[in-house]
Amino acid sequence: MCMQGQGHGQGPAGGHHGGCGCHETRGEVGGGRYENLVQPILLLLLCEKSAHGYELIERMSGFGLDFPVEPTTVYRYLRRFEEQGFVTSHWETQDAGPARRLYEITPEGKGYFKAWMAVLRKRKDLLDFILARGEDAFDLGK
Amino acid sequence: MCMQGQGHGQGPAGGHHGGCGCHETRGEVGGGRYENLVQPILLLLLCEKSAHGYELIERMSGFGLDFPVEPTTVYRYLRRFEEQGFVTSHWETQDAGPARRLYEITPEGKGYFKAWMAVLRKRKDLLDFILARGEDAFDLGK
DNA sequence: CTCCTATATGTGCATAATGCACTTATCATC
DNA sequence: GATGATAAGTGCATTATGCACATATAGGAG
Repeated sequence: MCMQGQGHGQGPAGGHHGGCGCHETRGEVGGGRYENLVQPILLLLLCEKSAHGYELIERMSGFGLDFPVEPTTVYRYLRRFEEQGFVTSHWETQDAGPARRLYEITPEGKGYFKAWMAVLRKRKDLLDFILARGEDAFDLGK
Repeated sequence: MCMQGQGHGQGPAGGHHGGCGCHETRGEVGGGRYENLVQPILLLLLCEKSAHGYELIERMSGFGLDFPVEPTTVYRYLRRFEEQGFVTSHWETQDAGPARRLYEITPEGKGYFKAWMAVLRKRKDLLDFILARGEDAFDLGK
């Protein structure tokens, strides 16, 4: 099941704005992107279990994300992680199908993921703060 | 007008990761950026109260953000918002000091902010999911 | 055998968000 | 008249990511 073209829900995103000289990616509020979340997601998946790129893409697709996972981005980060020593890889050819590169996370990679978790916690706190304040703004004003 | 040109804490951000051929912005995990949060924050602040750019920068600085607010980014978005009809502006010259552009949010701008809030809620849910799963990964494995 | 599809991995270019270095201008004060 | 805070901007660089394509293997349909 190729995830390539499945229409990522989205649609015109309910409340669209007025006369718009849109700058957002593909005209969606929020830009319709992972906001620098691909890295930590990949590290998480690799912490859970060693895997090759294609499998990671499939596992990511099950995350309940509302836009498709770009294979390009995944393969790109895997190679970068290897350069940085966060993963190691070796080719697997025994099984049927084209050769695949099996990635395993290293202790450094786990440390890096831990650092990412701290960042994500902060980011979540900021989001909570904005969301709470945003709801206040709508209760009062409007 | 409040000012306190407080120097946003910052520091060199201690924790650095292993042997690294860093690609992250300024070498920080997470990239040390707002992850597309500048727009909703500005909209929120403008929902709360009309203001000029410089004041918005100061108000943003009080958000507990761990990296400084770029004036460039703020002014840029304000102008873009105006192009898109999310805010209106007019010059204020009566007060002392250089002329300032007073921005007010429009109904379209409020609708846009509402759409952003929905995006942020999803983003927060995803973060919660990743964080929970990440903690599991560390409980079990490691 | 040939074409189609799924599995796998990749390259190259484009765009959007943002950082960073500088510039301009007003006014108050030393 | 230099300095510093207030205000608003320009121009270029970097980073993350999207998107269009390119390649290769293997199994099945015809």
